[in-house]
Amino acid sequence: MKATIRNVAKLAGVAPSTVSHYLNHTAQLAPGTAQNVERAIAALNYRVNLGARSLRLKKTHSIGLIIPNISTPFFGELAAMVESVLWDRGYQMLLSLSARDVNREMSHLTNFVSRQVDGILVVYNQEQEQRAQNVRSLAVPVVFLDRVVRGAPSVATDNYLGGQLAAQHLRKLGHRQIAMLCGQSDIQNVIDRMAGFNDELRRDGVAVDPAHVLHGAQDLELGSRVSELFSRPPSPTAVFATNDIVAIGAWCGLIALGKRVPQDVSLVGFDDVEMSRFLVPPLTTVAQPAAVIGRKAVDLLLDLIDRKQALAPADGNTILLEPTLNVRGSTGILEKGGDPAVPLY
Amino acid sequence: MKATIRNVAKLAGVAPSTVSHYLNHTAQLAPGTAQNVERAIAALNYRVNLGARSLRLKKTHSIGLIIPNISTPFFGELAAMVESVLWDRGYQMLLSLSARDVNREMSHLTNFVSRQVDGILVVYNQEQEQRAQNVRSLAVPVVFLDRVVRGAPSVATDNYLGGQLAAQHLRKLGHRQIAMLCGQSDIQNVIDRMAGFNDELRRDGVAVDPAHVLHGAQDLELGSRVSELFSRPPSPTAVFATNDIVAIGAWCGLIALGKRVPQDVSLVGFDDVEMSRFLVPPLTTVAQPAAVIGRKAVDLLLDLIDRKQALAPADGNTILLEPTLNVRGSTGILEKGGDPAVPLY
DNA sequence: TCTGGCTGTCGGAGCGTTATCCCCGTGAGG
DNA sequence: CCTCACGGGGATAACGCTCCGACAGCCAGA
Repeated sequence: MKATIRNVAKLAGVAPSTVSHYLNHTAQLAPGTAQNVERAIAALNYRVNLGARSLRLKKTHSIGLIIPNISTPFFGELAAMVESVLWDRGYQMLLSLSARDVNREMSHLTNFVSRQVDGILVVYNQEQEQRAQNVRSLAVPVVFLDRVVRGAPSVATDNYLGGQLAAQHLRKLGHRQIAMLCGQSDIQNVIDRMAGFNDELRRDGVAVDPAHVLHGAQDLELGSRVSELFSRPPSPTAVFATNDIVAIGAWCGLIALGKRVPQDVSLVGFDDVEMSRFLVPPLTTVAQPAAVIGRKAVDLLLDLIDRKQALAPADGNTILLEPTLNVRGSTGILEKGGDPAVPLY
Repeated sequence: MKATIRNVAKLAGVAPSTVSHYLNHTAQLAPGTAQNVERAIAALNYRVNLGARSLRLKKTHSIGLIIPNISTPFFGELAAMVESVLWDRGYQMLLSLSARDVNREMSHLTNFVSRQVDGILVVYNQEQEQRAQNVRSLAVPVVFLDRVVRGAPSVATDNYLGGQLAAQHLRKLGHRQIAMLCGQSDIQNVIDRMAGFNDELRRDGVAVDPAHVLHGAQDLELGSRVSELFSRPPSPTAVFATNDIVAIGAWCGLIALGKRVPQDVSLVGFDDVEMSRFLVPPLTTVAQPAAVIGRKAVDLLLDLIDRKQALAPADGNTILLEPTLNVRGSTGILEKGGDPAVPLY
């Protein structure tokens, strides 16, 4: 006998609606009746069919998450927190990876809509202009992660501020010859980090030599190219990587070059992935609160869902979280070759 | 007007079943009719409700994946491959994290069943005895990942062989004082790696000094405790870590101690995470083919689903994949202090 | 004793699909 | 001119669940 609510009812000698009431605590049953229902449920090993329930209730208790990939620690941490918070609040996470492919992303989006998810969280790659537009036509609440989208709910790090923090720190240590390793510098986030960094340096009259700027993917390989920076003088005394993975790659590259960190070269990363703390010396890095972003985004999304005000683009819907600078051992006071006029910190 | 198949039909002046036929290519429509339907679909921005379809078809085209966490690179890679293959074959991945908590795991399992997933992939933490039993009662095809479960379909690495490979390599290089860093040594996988390693050494008459064995979690912290191994002689000349993260931690720890890799100490890891290649020197490690595991597991599961032979515990259902040893720079020939009687490789 | 409200339970409609069966019209073949 | 096959399209019954309204039976208060 198949485990449906109707069969449970039959076995317990009651109506299906009574079983439903029992399951949902939506009515008080007489003790005897309740026992019969319990027994029938156990006998059939019955579990409610959430698909059918969803169809009736127009609510699936599922949320779609789209991220570019899962191996970048930042996204991994984000996804983990999203899953955890969703589960605590009774939702299932559907995970899809976009691989930074806009078409794939769009397919996932419409697929989610077809699956009747209650809401969508997305780290979007679409061009700025089209974002809000495309998504509004989905008629499902959407919250953007790790991206700022005007007129749409989004939760992100203040990357510009993060860049500023890194710059302030290096300047205070007396560095003037500073290099940048820019991973994925076509992405707005990275652009903001670079802008914050450059603007802050410029405020002190320091400019980054264009020859000291390397572009590439957000991977260890870009970092290992740090050697190129030392091929001809003046060599940089500090390196800012827009991403911890790149910074770790740079760290490996510097060691391979025989450079000491931080005596010869100071190194600052961005993200604060777990491994940063375990380098020797540990990496100074701008901490991006992935877990907080995940938590806040879920809170915001579930809020929108509950209040059905999903598509109202209230300005308060954009949450910008402040990164913090975690100063560790990879940065130090400039020892020699620095401008003597600059007071050391 | 709400975007349902009925409304589309009304707008196109046909019956709902005709629209259904159109959508599923299950019947040929007259060109004019087809156009009308197309137009109506576009006008209403209609997308089929997969929930309703699933209810009718008893097939959700969704698969549940349960892994302990997402930040361990191995699991991340696994999940990424699973998502990718599933998506290619028209399935959606539901991801849940167990945090190695058996209860949480069981909840996720029953939740998946309630959601009518077509199949489940799980990296299981349940005790060996209960595994097959518990899961069989779910009445849904289940494939175990990264674990060998007797009498149930599973896809895993041959961890014992992996341990052997590491041992063979170190022996050939002449090492006799060998330490082990055992992350999460209560897990069968790790037990197998240690067993393979020890057995292979013993075959050559070498035994690991119990004082040279450290246990802990699978994290960088355990690795950094490598310093404890050098507190009193004899010091090990080689270290085997049952996991790359631990190995990387050990690498950091060794550098902090002033030990050179591989001149003073050789180091072997397990997993071959991306970062291994970027250490200086790069890490010799046993590669566990996470991507292959993911792909094979999905293939196996979808196969079971299609053939409805899900619960037949055919022995051929266990797939054991061979790991490979990637020899890189972190291991070298024993230079001094080794047993001179041993021919160097 | 009658009324009215409360408690426990039931029947049925409907959520949005699709599969099955049926029907109508057309054109070819006898 | 009749038959029959076939192609295009419709009506209907589920799929498993929940909500709504209804209806007995019961007890308290008048």
